[in-house]
Amino acid sequence: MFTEQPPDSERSPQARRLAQTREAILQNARQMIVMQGIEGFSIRALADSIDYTPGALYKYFSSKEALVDAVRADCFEELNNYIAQQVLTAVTTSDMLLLGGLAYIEYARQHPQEYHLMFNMEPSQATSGEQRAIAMRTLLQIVQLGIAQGQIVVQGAYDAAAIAYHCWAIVHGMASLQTTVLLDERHDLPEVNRLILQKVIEGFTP
Amino acid sequence: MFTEQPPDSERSPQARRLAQTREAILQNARQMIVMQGIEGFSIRALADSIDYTPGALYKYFSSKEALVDAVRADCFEELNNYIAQQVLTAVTTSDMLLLGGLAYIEYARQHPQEYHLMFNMEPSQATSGEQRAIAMRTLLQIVQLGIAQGQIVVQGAYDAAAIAYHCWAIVHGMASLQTTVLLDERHDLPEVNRLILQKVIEGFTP
DNA sequence: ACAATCAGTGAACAATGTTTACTGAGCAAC
DNA sequence: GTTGCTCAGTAAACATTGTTCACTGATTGT
Repeated sequence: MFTEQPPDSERSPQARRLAQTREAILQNARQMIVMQGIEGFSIRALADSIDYTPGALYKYFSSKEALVDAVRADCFEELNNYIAQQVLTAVTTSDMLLLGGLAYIEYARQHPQEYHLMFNMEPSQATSGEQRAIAMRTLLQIVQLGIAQGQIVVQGAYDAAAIAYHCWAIVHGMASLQTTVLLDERHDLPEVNRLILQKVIEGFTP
Repeated sequence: MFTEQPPDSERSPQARRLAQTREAILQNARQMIVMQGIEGFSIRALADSIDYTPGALYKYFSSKEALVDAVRADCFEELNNYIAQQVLTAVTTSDMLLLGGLAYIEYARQHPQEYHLMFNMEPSQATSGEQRAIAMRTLLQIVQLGIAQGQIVVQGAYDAAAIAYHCWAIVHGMASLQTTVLLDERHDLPEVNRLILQKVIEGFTP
């Protein structure tokens, strides 16, 4: 699950070099994906941009998919950090959901290619499914906290899981539409997003 | 925009044969995409399955992308018909939105690969953007109709456009999560979907 | 100094999308 | 019925992809 590694200072110089070029490969890969999209991303072009031979990359990643997975994992970490950072500034659970959701949308707006990489790929791949499950669990915990504190009220089948699902769906939907359909149709999209998310949250707060 | 063609009976035999093989190509292409996903779809495999040479397909479609676009257009038409069929059974605008939304979700559930093809591809392509715009306009018209009839109430910035956007976002979000994340985690997803969509609709009905 | 490890090379391989010169069956015109 | 032409389909090539593998030479531990 986790690739446990000794801290940088405890590694031999060559191991550090290795890790460094691995990082450089990942960084350039991400940059290329951001610039020209995942669809046109090529191992050979990446090798060129790093001044390596295509085959050399296979000393670091077992396949193109493994490389892309690594980039994706980086993006997920970045997104999770960005959301967590916003959520931590909130005091009420409603604000956690609001700020977290808006952070999600804002990240998608600022990083459309990364968002595409994380959420719009072929159904059924192992790696990112796990990370999304983690995000879902965190979201669920916030909702359950809100319920425990009486800030969120459940009504029948509209329980904690349904509320969490509702929140994720609306946020994901707005983020997705934003990056695909309404690229820049209306200028006040952020305010509308906030308004809608607030309306959703009002639906389960007294 | 539209490729105007004479009805089948008015065409010469060879033209009919042409159109028929074109249709056969499209049909097989879609079947292959459904079975093995867009990512693994290959012109050569398609040619094999139809007992043609790869080059022959270029007499019918100028490129692989053009072929895929044609399949996508077929899917959009199918989806639009499916939704329209459901919407027509509704009397109130609320029910139009509810049934239309559920139809959208149900289509995504039954045709995950087609849905992926229509909505999860690289941002910015001409063809499907247009069709999505049409869908958005239809949705907007329903909302405006509801407002005119007093079945839907607007409050401030939560106007017709915002409501339509809200509906689309929640429906798209649920459909998308359904095909990627929650593949079959909970069995009562359809009921939860209906519940959530009803809650959203309640948010702008008196 | 020596041997060994191993990061990186270069060439090859298979599979992809696409182009192009060609061929031969079917159709219109005489 | 013969002729000639159009054009659907072919075969082979090309460029570009991901991936493999025998090799090599600098780095490294002994």
